[in-house]
Amino acid sequence: MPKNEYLCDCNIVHHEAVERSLSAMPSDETIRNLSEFYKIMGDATRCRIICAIKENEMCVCDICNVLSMSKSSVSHQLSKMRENGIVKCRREGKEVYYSLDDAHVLDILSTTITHIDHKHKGEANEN
Amino acid sequence: MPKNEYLCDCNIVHHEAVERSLSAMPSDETIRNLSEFYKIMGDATRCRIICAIKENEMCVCDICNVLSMSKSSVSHQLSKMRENGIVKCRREGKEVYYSLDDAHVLDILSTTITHIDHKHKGEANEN
DNA sequence: AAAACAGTTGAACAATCATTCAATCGAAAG
DNA sequence: CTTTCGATTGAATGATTGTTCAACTGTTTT
Repeated sequence: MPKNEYLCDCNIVHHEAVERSLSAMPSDETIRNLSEFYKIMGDATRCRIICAIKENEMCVCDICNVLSMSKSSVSHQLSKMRENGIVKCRREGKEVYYSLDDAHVLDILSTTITHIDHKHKGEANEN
Repeated sequence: MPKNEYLCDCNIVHHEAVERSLSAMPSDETIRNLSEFYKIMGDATRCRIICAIKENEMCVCDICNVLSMSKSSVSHQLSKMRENGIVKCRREGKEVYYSLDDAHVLDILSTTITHIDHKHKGEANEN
């Protein structure tokens, strides 16, 4: 009998826990979409862009001035977020206006901010 | 690298929009905590670990077997998540059991999975 | 004591990534 | 048509990061 039926460098300690965890594990596609979404959100510049346009659409130059960053850098990040369905854009003359692609993004953002603030506020009084 | 006093490399197009956006922008600390949280979540291995232990605590060897990964790699990621207050651990004999540090992590995760699934529903094959 | 086991850690390597620079595109104005 | 301005894009670069390897700590067992 092999060390165990899975591929790793150690023995299974609790078979039941492993089986239960495996059967509850989301699909590879869900994990991929999930981590990809968080990865895009996991950058201060992109978070600031999202916060900048979360209420009203903005053109690229205005976003640059809000963040004090170059057009090129902001445009690269906007492009990445657009590819991942986080923002959408609309051209009007020479300007391109960006806004959140989906209300869900703002929903997740707000939820996270609430929890983050709560967590860091509570740290001072715990332990 | 030039440390800048300039705002950005382009003109403000809409002063009103820029001012409104600036006044609604979260603090640097909030942005930092926010992007840091998403950055930690933004990795497939760490998402899988979180999903593995989200219901019940697990020891490192069991997590390795669920993910089919080495102890070293899993331990490195667990360490990083522990530093960022996403998981906590408890030693019992030779084994160390990991679980989510806070219920809010699971809350955000569930919300995001719901939105992700909803967003990707209907998109058949994209490879 | 020594061996065995669960887990951690630091260095090294490859891969990924954000920003800069320069060139380019698209639309409007001269 | 040419210029100007907002915006995009590709290459280059420096920084960050995930995994592997090897050595290590702490605990239990023999």
